[in-house]
Amino acid sequence: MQNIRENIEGKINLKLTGTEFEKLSDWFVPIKLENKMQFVKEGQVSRNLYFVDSGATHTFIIDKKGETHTVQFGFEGYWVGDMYSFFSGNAAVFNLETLEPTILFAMKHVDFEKACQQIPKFEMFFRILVQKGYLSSLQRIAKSFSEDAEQRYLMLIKNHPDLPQRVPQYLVASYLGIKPQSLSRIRQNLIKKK
Amino acid sequence: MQNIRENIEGKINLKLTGTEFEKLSDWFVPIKLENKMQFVKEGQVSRNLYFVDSGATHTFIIDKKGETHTVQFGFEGYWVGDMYSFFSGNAAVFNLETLEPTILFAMKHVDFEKACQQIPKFEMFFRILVQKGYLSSLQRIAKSFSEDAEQRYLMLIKNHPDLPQRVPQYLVASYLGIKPQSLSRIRQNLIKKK
DNA sequence: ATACGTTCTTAACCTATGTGAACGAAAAGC
DNA sequence: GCTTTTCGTTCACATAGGTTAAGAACGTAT
Repeated sequence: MQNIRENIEGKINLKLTGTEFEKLSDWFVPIKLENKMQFVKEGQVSRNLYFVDSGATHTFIIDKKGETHTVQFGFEGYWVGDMYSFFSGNAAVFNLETLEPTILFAMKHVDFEKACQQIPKFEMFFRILVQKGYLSSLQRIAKSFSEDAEQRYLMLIKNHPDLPQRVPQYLVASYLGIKPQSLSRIRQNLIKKK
Repeated sequence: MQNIRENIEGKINLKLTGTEFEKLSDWFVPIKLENKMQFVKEGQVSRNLYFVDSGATHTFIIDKKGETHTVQFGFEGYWVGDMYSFFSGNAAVFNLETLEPTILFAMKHVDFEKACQQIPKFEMFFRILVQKGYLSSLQRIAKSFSEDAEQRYLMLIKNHPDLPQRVPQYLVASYLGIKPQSLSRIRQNLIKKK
């Protein structure tokens, strides 16, 4: 829970009082998951919000051809889940799965509503979180059109140097929007260039 | 202003009271713009939120090679602006420009804060708006990886049948992430297929 | 140790889109 | 009206990434 506290305080640049933190603690339930456990399924309602305390997750869709496309990875300190299902109560659009043994903290939507009402700082925090996520996804669209896969790969490992060690290469490829073979070729080219 | 009222009420499935609507009216300022007027510039702060009352806009970035990439179009009933700059007060990341003579309603950030505090329905409305935008941008990323430009084009004009009449083709191409020549070729192929 | 499945690599070939250039048509300016 | 840009089309060629297939490397279970 300490990680959540620091995460929230860091984003809003304000400290939570002891009372506020105690309340929040009641609404977060720890969940321990093994590797490769799916905890949100497309088509099923998931009214939970998750905080990744340790481990790693990915959010993905499966297209008509049966191919997986990674929408985002989630590591320690990330907030993940299917926001659409969480807020609307409709079926989820995305799948979420662990990539390592992972500890999550889950918050139910009803408790989220309480948290927003009783702790304005939490609502503020969450608004900022969604806005940042929105912005970064818009920028990702723009980048995916103006940069080739090699540049996107270099940028990705620059921002997440530990990613290649933690995530299988075919998932990195699915995040970049290319096939595993192509990523392998790109990596080969990069070695030759040096 | 009637358009704004209907837009808000439609999204939250609740009616605004007369008092609520009067307050909101005070915070929205109409702006009349000619064609090709830029009203948000990358690098400059823009603490405004805009409602497109009539006309059309596009949100775009210009990459290192000097090429334009359309992030979204905005028609009647759309809410546009650089959300990042609006909320954070930092420099805008995007550019916004009219594609037709356009009437906007602008709301300043300070008034937005008042509106959220005084009219909970407005805050609710806006939260839903941002969440839906976020979701659809995530789905757009996934689609851009699983579908080719022809399919994306067909889907786009299916959702916006009037788009080809209102928007120059090179901007449609910049939205699809391809060059104008490629869109021209794709359109030619579609005609031949029939 | 062996066998099996999974991931990664390599290579030959294919396809969608990019590039550059030329041309005509439409729009904008004078 | 004419001239000048801007926009859309077409073509020949270039290239990034997809496809298919084979094998190597690695981990895990037996």
